[in-house]
Amino acid sequence: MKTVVFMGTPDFAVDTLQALNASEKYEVTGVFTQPDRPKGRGNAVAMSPVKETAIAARIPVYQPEKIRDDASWEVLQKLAPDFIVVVAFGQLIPKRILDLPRYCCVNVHASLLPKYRGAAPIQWAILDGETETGVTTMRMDPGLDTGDMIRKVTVPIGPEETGGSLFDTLKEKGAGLLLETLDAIVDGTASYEKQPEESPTRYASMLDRKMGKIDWTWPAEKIERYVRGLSPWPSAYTFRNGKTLKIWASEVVSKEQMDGKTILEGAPGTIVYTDRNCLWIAAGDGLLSIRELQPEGKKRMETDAYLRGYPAAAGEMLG
RNA sequence: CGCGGGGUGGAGCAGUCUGGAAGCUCGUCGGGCUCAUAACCCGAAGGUCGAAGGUUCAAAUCCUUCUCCCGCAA
Repeated sequence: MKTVVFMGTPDFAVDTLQALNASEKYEVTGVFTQPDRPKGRGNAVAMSPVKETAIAARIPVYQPEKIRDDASWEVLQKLAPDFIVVVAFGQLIPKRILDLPRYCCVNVHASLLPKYRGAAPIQWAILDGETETGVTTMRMDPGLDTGDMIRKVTVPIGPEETGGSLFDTLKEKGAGLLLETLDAIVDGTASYEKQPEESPTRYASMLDRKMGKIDWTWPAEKIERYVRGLSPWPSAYTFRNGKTLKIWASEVVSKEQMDGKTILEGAPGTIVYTDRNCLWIAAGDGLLSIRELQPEGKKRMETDAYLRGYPAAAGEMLG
């Protein structure tokens, strides 16, 4: 039985924590997660998904503001774990902690490193139009997602893939991959592959709400990727009559679909065609058909339902 | 007590301010027209207006309380 200290915060990390906890070979002796913060409507204080899981599994939870403080250091020394497993923890781990475990600190990262180092690798892979991505485990070093790679698993990105669906796939893959990785390290069969200095992609920065604002001058293909990649959060949106309108699903309009229809000429953002169940918007290049959307304060709905209560006419401009 | 929108036949909305017969656009079912139709015409079914209490001759509408959903901000 090897002891493991787990560090993680969001939903993505929960699967891995549970897999470790259910394992016969590893015992999770402590969990570090971000402090409880006011969240959501009413600003109720919410605990992280990892904390909830840890409590349910009766594992001691530590929530330091700064993992580099001395209190954390003392706790970790006392726990003296064989491994520290870090999954989307949200704080940088200082060198002295990296060197603390008997084996090493292992990180699960949701991309095919060295691509998409950073906070939001899953969504950026979709936004960039990648056809595949994956999960990589690595032996952590002081850099940001720059440690030596141990194992990888690749998954395809399908045409209907959303940030949410890919997130779910990768968190499951990550859990299995981590167990394999620890096993390999323990029995000495693990291989460590150095990462190149430079990532072939730009840094996968944290997502924020603002980046979901649709720029209609973008090509239709790019807007469609943003709609998918930013679903369910932060979501792509535009404005209609001064109110936000979230776009949940869209489709690039093909030549065949346009056959025989009268399409209005219009600047990007203009409704160029609509009938009882479709709504086509001019993009910088090409047209985008809205399939599912959500007016401010309402639930998300399909376009035909939307049009019954919110009539639209060609010529109107969104944004 | 962070700010705000909303819960009306199966769907999406109007009606609430200025109480007094439950409406619109669709869907469903039946019939018609048509070579044909997702088109058009005629007809029908389907709603305790989120819940409870109160005011009133009379409440979807006014007053309390509760509950569920959602947007923003964090």
